[in-house]
Amino acid sequence: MASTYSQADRRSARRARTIEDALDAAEAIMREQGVGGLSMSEVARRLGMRQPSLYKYFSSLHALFDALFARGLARTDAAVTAAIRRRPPGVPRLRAGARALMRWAVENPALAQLLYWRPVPGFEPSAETFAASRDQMATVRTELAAAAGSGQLRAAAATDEALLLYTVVISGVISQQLANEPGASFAAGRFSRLTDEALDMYFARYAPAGGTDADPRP
Amino acid sequence: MASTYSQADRRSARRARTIEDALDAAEAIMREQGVGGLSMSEVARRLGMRQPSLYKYFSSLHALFDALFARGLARTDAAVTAAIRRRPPGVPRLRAGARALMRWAVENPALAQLLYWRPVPGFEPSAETFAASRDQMATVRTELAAAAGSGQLRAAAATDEALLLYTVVISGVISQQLANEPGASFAAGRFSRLTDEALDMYFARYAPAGGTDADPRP
DNA sequence: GTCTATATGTTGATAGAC
DNA sequence: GTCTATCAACATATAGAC
Repeated sequence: MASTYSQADRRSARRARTIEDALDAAEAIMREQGVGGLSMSEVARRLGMRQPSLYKYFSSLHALFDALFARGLARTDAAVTAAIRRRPPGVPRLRAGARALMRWAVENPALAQLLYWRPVPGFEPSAETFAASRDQMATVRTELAAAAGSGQLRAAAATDEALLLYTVVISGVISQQLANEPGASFAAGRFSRLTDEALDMYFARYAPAGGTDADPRP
Repeated sequence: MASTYSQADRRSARRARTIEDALDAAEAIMREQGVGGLSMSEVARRLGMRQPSLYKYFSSLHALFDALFARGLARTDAAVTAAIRRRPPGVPRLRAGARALMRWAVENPALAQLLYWRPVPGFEPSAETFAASRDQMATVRTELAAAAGSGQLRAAAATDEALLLYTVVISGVISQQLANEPGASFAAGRFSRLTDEALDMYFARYAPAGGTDADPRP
């Protein structure tokens, strides 16, 4: 039975790889032609496959978008997680996470638009995909609470207002950069270069009265 | 000759009205189906007109988008101008203008997406339309300089950084509100309700050291 | 899981009669 | 300026042979 098992294994591995290839192609298409330019036909074309065959992997165009949304979430999660690893809780993690997120968005504009704007009429991420999105928000909330609890920030940082303003600042930088200078790198972009200053502005609002050195910039 | 003149007058007035009707219809379509859902066919359909006839008014789909972009600029300009009228220069105008802009964006999501995001692949506003956009930025720059010159804000407010951060904050609120709660009113939206707090955050960054009462909230 | 064939729909844009 | 007619693409999705 060993050979049967390994054959099935190879089969599913091959299938998984085809799916990844399809998502790669889809990302490229969105990068080149905008999110609205994505189509099953074009993805199939780039895979050297007939369009109906692609339906064996994605049951509809919406399903393809959902897979891309999920991929975007996983990628941002990985980028943020890697960036905050071994950093102390609170402000340092919030700062590093925000920077990582902005860099990722500038370098992956296609997926970023899918995550941060609403470019596809009628498309909403599925329930489970959306749940993952909520988890990310919960992480931010936790770090804000840690910052408030440890005195790095005022108690007001552990509120909904602070959480929402955090997302406002991040999405503001990302939106302006992607809309006005789509091609620029994170280092060169007129808006993405202001990432640290934007975060300074945000954290200053919740800085403790005393003015400690709780928020050292790297 | 009087009757000829007035006939031509009526003709051009009628033409202008048809164009306005077409733009109204286009706005409605974008509101209902997203910016990408706009098509010449659907606009013509709603006007009770055959699709080829619409080409007498707009030479292409891109031309229609450009007219919509220009309309959006004119509308925001009118909203902002009305809001800052009779307000003293500097911070009061910056605050009132930003509020008016955010309110307008929430109430006109279709045009706002066209102005603040980049939802149409391959579409860029024409040179003259884009020039109007630059004019609006120049106005903000002027008010920031006025605020810095009169001591309402620190000298740092008269820099590119301050100008860009101003747009970051505004577009951040707008983007988050439109992407996450598309239907909500300005008063009810979780993000648009934070407009004043977001502006507080911004102006605090450029507040003079002394801490004057130069930034009274309405 | 791949293919061919096909149904069915949409679009942008042009030609030319009236 | 309006219409009919039409072209040429393009799309999503399904049926069914192999």
